[in-house]
Amino acid sequence: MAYATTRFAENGYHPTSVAEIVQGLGVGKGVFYWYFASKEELFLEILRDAQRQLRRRQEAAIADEPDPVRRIELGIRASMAWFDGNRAVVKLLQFASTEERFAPVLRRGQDVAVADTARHVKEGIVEGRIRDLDPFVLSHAVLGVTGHLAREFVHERSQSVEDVAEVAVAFCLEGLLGAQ
Amino acid sequence: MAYATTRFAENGYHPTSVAEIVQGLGVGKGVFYWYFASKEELFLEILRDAQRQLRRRQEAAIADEPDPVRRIELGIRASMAWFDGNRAVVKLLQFASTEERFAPVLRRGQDVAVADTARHVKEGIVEGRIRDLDPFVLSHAVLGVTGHLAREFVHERSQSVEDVAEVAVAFCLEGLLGAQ
DNA sequence: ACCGTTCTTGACCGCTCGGTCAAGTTCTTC
DNA sequence: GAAGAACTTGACCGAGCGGTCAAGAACGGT
Repeated sequence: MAYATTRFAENGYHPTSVAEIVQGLGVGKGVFYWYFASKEELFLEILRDAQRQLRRRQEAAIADEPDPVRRIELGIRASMAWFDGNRAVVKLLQFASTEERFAPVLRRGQDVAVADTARHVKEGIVEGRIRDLDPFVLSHAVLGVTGHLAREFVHERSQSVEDVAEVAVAFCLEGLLGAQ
Repeated sequence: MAYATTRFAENGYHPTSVAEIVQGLGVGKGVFYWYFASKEELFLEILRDAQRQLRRRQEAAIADEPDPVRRIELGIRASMAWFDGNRAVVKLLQFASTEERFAPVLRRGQDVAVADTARHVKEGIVEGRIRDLDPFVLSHAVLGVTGHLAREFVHERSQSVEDVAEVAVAFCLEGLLGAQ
């Protein structure tokens, strides 16, 4: 499954054939169809696995931090770190969102992640520390920044995760203009 | 080309065959290969066209606004409006970034857009109105927010472009915490 | 009226794909 | 050590792909 993930990420899902995967693994085609119902099912499995991993990582990072704003920050940093260590999977997640067939699975996972962040945002609003805008839109904004910066600077330009995470946190919390 | 764009967006690039496109258009296959060298070339043409369109729209919106911060805001609103009117193309741009073959074309267009935004950000920093962080990272952050919110709320949830643009601008300029 | 260029057709080609399956091998259990 | 379950193989299949091309229609200049 790890090998298939890298092949899919390098070549694209459709251009990568089952034959190519099993050949690279040095096994017969039959063994593939013994463990997976189809090529599509394998891909869905990879997707679900990735979402579980990311979620666990985020939860572990946030642990029992009481400050909601700090929880958001820790979530951003944890996501960025996971994106850094799973470049191939990130590419697959991005591709999956462009195919009608895979979008539903993706959507479910994303909704969970957003709901988590939105909870912290709501708390922040109640405490009067976050401006009173739609928490779901704000959560998605945070998600958008984190994902895009990770892809652009950590993956494409190999910049340090910590540096990029630092700017991402600064941008999400205080925007371009800064707060003082 | 418009028809091919919607087919690619609905079905995905690879699953959509040339036969399907020409049949939907009610023409023979030969006429396709008279105007385009290959399926790939058609796709690249769509990509380049989209980037040109978006750029023109942004430039028109910014026109000769003197305030750099306001230029950024106008750029966000213009992008959001274009994303709203070109859902299919947006999906294609997103797909293209996951295929090694199309990434270079995309990259060039994005770099131009980012360089534009970065210019305004730099001006803002010089004027002391934008915090002193890497202008390129900040520009990408803005781009990430705008794209993600457009896809999520304008495309998927059919919310009003103006409302989403409003929050996007607020988030980009002042972040979650707000500045006062 | 004629001819060369431009444009259009769809049957056709070679190839590769996802998936099947009869056959064989290895592991587990008693 | 026999028997059956679990696993593995790769040749094979029908389907569909991107792309070609001989044939001809439409058009424009003279």
